[in-house]
Amino acid sequence: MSDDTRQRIVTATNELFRRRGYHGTSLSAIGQVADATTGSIYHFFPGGKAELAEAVLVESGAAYRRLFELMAAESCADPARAVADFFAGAAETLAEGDFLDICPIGTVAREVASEHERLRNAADSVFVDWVDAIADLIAGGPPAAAGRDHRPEVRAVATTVVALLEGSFILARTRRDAEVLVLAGEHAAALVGGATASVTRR
Amino acid sequence: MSDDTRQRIVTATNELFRRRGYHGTSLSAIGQVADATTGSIYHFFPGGKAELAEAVLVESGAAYRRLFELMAAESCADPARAVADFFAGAAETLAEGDFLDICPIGTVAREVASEHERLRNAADSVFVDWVDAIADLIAGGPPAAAGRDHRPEVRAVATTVVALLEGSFILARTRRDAEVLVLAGEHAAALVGGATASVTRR
DNA sequence: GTCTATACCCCGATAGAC
DNA sequence: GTCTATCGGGGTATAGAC
Repeated sequence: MSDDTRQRIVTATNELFRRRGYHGTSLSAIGQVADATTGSIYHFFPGGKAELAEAVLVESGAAYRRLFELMAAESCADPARAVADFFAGAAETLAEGDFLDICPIGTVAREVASEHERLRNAADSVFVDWVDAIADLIAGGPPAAAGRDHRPEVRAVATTVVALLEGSFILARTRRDAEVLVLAGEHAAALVGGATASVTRR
Repeated sequence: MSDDTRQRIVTATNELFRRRGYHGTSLSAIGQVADATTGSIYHFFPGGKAELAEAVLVESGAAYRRLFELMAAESCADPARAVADFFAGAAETLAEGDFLDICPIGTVAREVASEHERLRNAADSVFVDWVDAIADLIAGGPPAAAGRDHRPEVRAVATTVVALLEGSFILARTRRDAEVLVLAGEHAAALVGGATASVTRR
């Protein structure tokens, strides 16, 4: 199955990026983990490593958004709690994986933003997408008209939540202590709670 | 002057780490920027790249702490404002440098935490040091007895502030927009303000 | 689509003259 | 302390058979 191979390559790259980053991950390592040869990698990604990385950012970015929305749906009508739960879930995942795996988007973004414009753009789109998801959650749904934005304060809080998530990954892994992520989640929830109140009051 | 050469090497490495990270920075690039040869690098850092990186983390970590304390002293008696100012200052620096340079500690930590235990420890020490500085600021001074800690809530807020700073660097650079950093600074200030009030009230 | 082989380059690190 | 030369290895990418 050819599509299967492509998926294995993307998945393997995602895993390796999460613990070693862009420059720390070699195509040969990807081939080994994905059980694919150099030829196969270049068959699916003629643009080489950069094109493959772009696919990983786009696809895993979308997957994380779906995960977030799924969790948000469970803690219905309480955005602050949804955010805290998401951070706590991330903390659990991190600890389970022996603090090896964190978000591949943040890692790659930090490494290559000043090198590959296309990758920077891809990472930016993912972050914007996440901010949208959180802003929707805070505001109780997407903005009225397509193309319109939520209120600036709501977007600002949502952006801060994403930044805090990414930064907490760094500290939690460096300290090998997932509690950082849990506490940050509570602080993020407090910010979201404040913004939610201000939206309702409007 | 021999000490001079050592300093040039450390400074050059710091600069390169800030925009390209650990794996993206080669010793030859360091030699070029520092105007030093391979022999000189290995003379001062017999342990090679890893030992050099450790020195960079330790020395630049201390420099950033001094910078923070300097700024905090200016906005005396208002911790929340000091934090907001620090974020704003970082935003300015980032924009001035065409969004190329962010914190080397966070970047290196993210790349090598699961690879080099010594580097992970060095990065962790820097972050702990920063958390101490912020906690001191919030509590109005270092804890009474040496070896004692501030209240857990104070440390939690200080940790979140560091995480938010690191995460905001990622988003600001990826978006090429320093406003992210400014807004995050205001949210950080709000958290600090809350913690300060609770300390005073104690 | 998948394989092997290989071109070409740059990496980190070492050796030894000066 | 600083230099040049070089080793061994691994990096990305390509070529061409199957």
